[in-house]
Amino acid sequence: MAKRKKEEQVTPLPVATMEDVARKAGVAISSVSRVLSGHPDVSARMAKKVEEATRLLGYEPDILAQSMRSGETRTIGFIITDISNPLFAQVAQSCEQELRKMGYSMILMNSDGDEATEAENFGVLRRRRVDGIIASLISEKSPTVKTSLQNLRSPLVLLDRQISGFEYGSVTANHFSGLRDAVNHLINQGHREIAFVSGTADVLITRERLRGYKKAFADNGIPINETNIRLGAFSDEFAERQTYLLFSSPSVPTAILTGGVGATAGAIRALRSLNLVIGSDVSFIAIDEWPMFDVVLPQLSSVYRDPDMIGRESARLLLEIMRGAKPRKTVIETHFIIRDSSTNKPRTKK
Amino acid sequence: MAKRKKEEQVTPLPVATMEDVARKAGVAISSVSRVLSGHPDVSARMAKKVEEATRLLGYEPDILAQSMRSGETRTIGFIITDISNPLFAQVAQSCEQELRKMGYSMILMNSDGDEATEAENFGVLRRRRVDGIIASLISEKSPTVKTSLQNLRSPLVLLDRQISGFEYGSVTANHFSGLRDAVNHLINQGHREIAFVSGTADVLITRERLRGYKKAFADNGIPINETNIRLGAFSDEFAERQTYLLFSSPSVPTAILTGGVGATAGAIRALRSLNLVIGSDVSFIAIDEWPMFDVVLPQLSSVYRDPDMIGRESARLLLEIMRGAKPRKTVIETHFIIRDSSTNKPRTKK
DNA sequence: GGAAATTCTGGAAACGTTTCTAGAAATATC
DNA sequence: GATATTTCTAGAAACGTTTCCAGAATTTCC
Repeated sequence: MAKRKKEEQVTPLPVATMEDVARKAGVAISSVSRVLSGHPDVSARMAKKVEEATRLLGYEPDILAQSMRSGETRTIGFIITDISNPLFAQVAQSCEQELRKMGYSMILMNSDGDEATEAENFGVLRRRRVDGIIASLISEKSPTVKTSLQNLRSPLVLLDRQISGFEYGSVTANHFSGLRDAVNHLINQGHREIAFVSGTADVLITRERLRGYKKAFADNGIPINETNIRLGAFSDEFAERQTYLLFSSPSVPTAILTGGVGATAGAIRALRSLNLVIGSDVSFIAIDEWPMFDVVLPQLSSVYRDPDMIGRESARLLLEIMRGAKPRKTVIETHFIIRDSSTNKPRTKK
Repeated sequence: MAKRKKEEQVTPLPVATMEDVARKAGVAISSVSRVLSGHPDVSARMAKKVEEATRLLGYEPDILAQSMRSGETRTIGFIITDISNPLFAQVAQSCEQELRKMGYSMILMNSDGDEATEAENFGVLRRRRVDGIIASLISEKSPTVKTSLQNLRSPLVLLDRQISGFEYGSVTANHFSGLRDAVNHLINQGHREIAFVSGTADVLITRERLRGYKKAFADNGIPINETNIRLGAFSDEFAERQTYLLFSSPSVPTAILTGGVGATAGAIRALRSLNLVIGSDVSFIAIDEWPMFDVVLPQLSSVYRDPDMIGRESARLLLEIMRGAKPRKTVIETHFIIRDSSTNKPRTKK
């Protein structure tokens, strides 16, 4: 530490610019540009001179200057409520991977569940002139979101949202069929009082889940007990509270569906605190899985959607629109997967 | 759908530039710039004219052009093996939040565990002239990483890594003390054969864990059975395989420590497949938690580190260095937390 | 071997800012 | 009211590219 040598500390080379290359090669800047961008009007001799100088100086083009001139930043904005939600982390991962393959970089922005922050994020991306945006909006009803989308200056892909008056591509999971199948399964097992705890109805995904839930009841000619439906927030706190209330009330449901990662965790906690055993006292179906989902016991039945596919598709769709294609709506299938948590018959009230 | 009106489709306003504002206000471009950037040499009359024009045209500064001129992009690169690792997702979330507060945007790049990709990511960030980089390197030994760091052009903060010959800030969790405490606890419970499954020793975090592991044995004067140590990869596959091998061998360990989220999941799977019950057949301590960690039963003892603090600290440290401070090494404390999975006495071989 | 066609190259403008310099306008001084 | 001082404003250069245009160099043709 005391004797650290000077040479050990590497100083970065001074940055070479196109002008330096031109000077070194003894040619004009424009010629350098033509060689490097693969323009056809270039002689072999010129190409060699420029490549030599480029190599010697370790020249690298400045993406900023390129963007400035071309108007393309090769940057995509990714707006999300909270990347620490493991499902969205997976979506972001495969999305970034796909974008990177195509030469784009991803700017990640969390909205932290705050509408003002979300609006500000849209603003920053606009001022940064990103080439496109992929977003999971907090709410479709928010007054700020309309303004944000109105002032947008680049193509947009929405995840699991629907909002009228704007042009956008969308990637949506088919939660309708997933929920319908899941509830059908529960009804067939003999369940009638089926709790459904999920996030706000201000977003498409919740409404679709609800629609699936209701469809299954209707198909079976069974009336719905509306008190079993608890829609409000995607947080684990909300789900824990609502589950607790539901299962400590006189008319205890015999099964529960939880919408989203947080809801699932919250519900599990509430049931444990009530000493209700999943898979025997209560049937349980989780909507959405997360990495290491299988380490939870009993193995939870689920309505599954492939996060990698969602990420990949949203990237591809956005690039497609950026190239001039008409925005379209992609639907990702969901799959109801039966595991141990929902194979029990309904248990009568204790 | 057939009758969608034209007016419903909002067309974005044509982008106003500073020149437009200047023209509208009847002043020079430089005056506009001075007003907007809060330069003191501005008369009240001028300020009013410019602000009026700005408002009328809905002018917003172009961050690209600002960066071009100032040399600052207000962009930070975040390089990580894989954001779908829930722990890193949390780190990224709080890091982004902190950077955003200070007016910076975060470019997220996954290396996908591939050294060539990692090098390319560094290259992209360099060409994008990011103001700083936060990175979790795949390996300290990789030949490509030296080149990447050598060619760096901006301050760097490394997460849980140590590499000589370069200037960088670092945020490191004190895994040494965490592991030492955990192993001490196991030894006090009577364990002697303690498996340790974790990622490659090519990174500081693994070496520190190992050091803590060995220290506890040394402090207790107990020899180490080296076959219990399985270091190789952070993947769940690696951990599952190694755990399986360890616990199906003649000399079965009585406890296991798993380094990282993937390792924990893999080990749980292997133990289940061998019908070994965690918390009775085998004591279990997980290193690192993930969101919803508590829904796993039995509740797992853990060596915990606060991912939010790691993210926040790395952002702050980087900004500090960018402002000219000398790079320093921050250490985040870890906490050994006792839960149900490690309170049993060692069970003799069946 | 000279004119016409073709191929290649250099200069300059442009992208949208910030900042430097010089000079104009306003105010103060006598 | 003319000069000295201060305050404010306009113009231009610069950041690092790409691309248009014109002209130079080369080749083709008779």
